[in-house]
Amino acid sequence: MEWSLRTDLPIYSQLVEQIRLAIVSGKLHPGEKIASVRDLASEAGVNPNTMQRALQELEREGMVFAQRTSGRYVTEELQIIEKAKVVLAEKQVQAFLITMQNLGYSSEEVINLLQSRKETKDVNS
Amino acid sequence: MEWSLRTDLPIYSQLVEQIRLAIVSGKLHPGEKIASVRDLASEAGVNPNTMQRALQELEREGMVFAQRTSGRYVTEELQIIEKAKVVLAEKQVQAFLITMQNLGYSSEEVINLLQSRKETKDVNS
Amino acid sequence: MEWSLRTDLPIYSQLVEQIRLAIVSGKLHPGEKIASVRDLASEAGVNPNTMQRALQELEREGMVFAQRTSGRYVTEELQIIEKAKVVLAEKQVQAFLITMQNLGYSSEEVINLLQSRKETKDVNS
Amino acid sequence: MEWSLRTDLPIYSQLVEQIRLAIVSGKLHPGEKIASVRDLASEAGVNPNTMQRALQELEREGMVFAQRTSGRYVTEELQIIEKAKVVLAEKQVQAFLITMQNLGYSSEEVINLLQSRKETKDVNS
DNA sequence: GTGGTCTAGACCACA
DNA sequence: GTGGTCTAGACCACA
Repeated sequence: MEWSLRTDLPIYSQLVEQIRLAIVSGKLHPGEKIASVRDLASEAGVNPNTMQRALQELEREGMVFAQRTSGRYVTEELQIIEKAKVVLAEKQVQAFLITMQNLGYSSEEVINLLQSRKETKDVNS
Repeated sequence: MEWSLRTDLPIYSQLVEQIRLAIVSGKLHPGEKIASVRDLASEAGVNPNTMQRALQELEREGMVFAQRTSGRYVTEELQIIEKAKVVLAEKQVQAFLITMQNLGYSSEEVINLLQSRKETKDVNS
Repeated sequence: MEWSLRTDLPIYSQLVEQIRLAIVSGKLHPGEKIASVRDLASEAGVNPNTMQRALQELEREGMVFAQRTSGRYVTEELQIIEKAKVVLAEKQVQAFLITMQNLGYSSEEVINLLQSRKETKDVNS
Repeated sequence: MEWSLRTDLPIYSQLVEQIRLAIVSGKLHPGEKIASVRDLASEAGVNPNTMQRALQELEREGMVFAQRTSGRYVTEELQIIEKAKVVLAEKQVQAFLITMQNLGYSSEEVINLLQSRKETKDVNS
């Protein structure tokens, strides 16, 4: 996995977000084994405790589950993943619209922009 | 200004990006004086050399200009700011669509999502 | 508060249990301010991080809430406390019956025991 | 044997209590040989002197007896065990009722709770 | 002072 | 080796 950490949010919550994204976008598959806490932590360049906290939060959400000695796995309950996907998409839309409004674009202008962009692409393809 | 630095991109280019966004979104006004390199650097928690480099890049773009003795100022040429805004918006749209596609949403679905969201909001307001 | 820690369960979960009991049994009142993490930790003889973890769990349950700089408080939502009370009572009953069964008493015998005990007391009072 | 020690009571008396419980609940059988003081102490994570003191107390009660060279054994006098069982059960009931009263349940409510619980179980089985 | 976050490092049970 | 727990100690923002 590739990790990107920012300075303005708690690390553990960014880890949660990124692992969740990996699951929701299918980079980690349902039932797939996840690397060990220690490995993930060294990969992301954070303390194992911080990674542990992120994974426990994901467990609480039902996105992953731990098996005592063998490691952690992505959930196999697809409806949990699907629901997380919808929530995440909603958040992305929200954040995008706020950014665009800061740039001076109304919702309507944003939609027009996407629409015209799509049409250009449709014609070209 | 609030700064948010990520681990996966060169710092100086992120500084450029964020100052540009501040100008384009109107948080820094045309003709407004910009804080000193030293102050900006300490605020952002980066090396003054890195901040210096970012400001020089912005000067090259015409977004800011330096006056020998009194410091740096946001450009007063509105068409430069306007053009940067369009470029930035385009980048945001691009990034947003890629993220949404990773979540499994086609351009059309994204547009529909925005559309229905807007309508809900219109009705409520 | 008086703390009693056992060797056979994680400390943090015992802390959760004991604070919950204090709230549910009315030793800590709705809306009452709770001692600081550091004070509670030193009182209980545990590391502040362990106490912090317990309090965050209680926050997640809605039993307490934190106010950024002023401290933590017992929830004022009585129905949360009431519900926790029912759950706790149920657990106590469960544990009690198991203990008694280990001593060879059936549910019926336990009830008879309590019944006759109550009658004796009623007569004496 | 599994040991659980608390911080708020003398260790030796907790050891007495737990060994007595093991005998009374049949986990240790009449006439059965008991592990050595040294082994029991290391298992429970206590000082051998403390375990020794616990076993001497149990000897005084007649729950166990020592044979010069071969070690200690659980008593074979069943009436001693039976009597200890009654005393222990009485203590459990007492403690349970106090806990429940702290939760706001009267003796009568407790009995009703157990009664309804039993009926539910009877119906389901 | 307060809650919150993070790191470093240790120890544990489980299989 | 794996997840889980705990401690010691540091630093941060907030007011």
